[in-house]
Amino acid sequence: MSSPDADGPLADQLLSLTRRLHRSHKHQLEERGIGITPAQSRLLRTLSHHLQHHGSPPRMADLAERLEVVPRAVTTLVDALESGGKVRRVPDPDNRRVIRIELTDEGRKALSELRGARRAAAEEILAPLTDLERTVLGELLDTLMGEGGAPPERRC
Amino acid sequence: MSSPDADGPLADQLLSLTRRLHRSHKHQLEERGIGITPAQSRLLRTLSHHLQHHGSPPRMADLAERLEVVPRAVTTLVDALESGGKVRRVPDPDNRRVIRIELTDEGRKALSELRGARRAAAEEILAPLTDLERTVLGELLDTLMGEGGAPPERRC
DNA sequence: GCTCATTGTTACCTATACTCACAATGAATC
DNA sequence: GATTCATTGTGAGTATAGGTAACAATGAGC
Repeated sequence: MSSPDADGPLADQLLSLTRRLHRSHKHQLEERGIGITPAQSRLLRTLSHHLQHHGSPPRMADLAERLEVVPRAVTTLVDALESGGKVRRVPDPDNRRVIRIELTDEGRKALSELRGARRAAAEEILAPLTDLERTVLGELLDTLMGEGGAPPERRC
Repeated sequence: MSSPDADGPLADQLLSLTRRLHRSHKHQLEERGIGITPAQSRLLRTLSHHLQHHGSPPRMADLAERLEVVPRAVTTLVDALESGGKVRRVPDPDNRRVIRIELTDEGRKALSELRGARRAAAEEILAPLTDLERTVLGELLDTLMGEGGAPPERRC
């Protein structure tokens, strides 16, 4: 809460940069014929991440929290992925309100193709940076994201 | 083109961070009763920036290039800003195809209110960083943005 | 049993940005 | 001067990503 006046421009650059990253990601996904959108890609990666850390498949609500979106937004994404066969909705036997999201074989295949697309997009955007600079950037982002941020509920 | 495999996660963090920034910016604009959206805010700042560097008001095409969007996207934004009285379309006497975008008094007022909102959003997001870290981050982003990136036209 | 919180979804709305087609204009060439 | 081609902005339509509000089904506490 002290830096002079550079925060605004800094924020602008962040937004512009991410706009490029998003566009590049989208084009990579299209060019490689992977039939999913960037947001679906993010959901798939989140899903995979969850499976690695907890053994069990996540609930819709878990995904929403992790993605920092409202649960309703997850429904749409899972709808699309499920109709593409990448993911499967499985009712939870212990609590009939919850739905667990499982990764299908096709989903696993998509994930590996998708990683290439994401890396290519990242590489395209980060090209100007050396390894050291990338490391530094990574640490700064860790610091920024670590705080837990503000999940959907606002304090006002 | 060398770092091991950290580019993907790094890109993810960038995207998540910017998502937060965008949300915060939007809420700030709403809470302060400024009647514009983030994209309109960006256009206004771009407009102001252009005026400071070239004396004359920019053409639609100038704004599109600067914002890295297709010209059609600018039309929608200017429509909204013009209907809100923040901006004025003025035909160029030298070339009757072009339209110059001028800032109105109301637009100038919006700009100053808007800067507060943007700074607050940036501050909220960047809070975990020290001044030094912000400087470093700023330099890294300068490097990344400097390259000129890939304006809309793709090379494929 | 009755009330209340949780969970996901249906229905709808907004913001942003894209493509395609087009009309108006300017520039260049014959 | 007429023809052809490039530039400039916009109408029409689409897609993606997200949000709110209302609701039905379920679980939990009293």
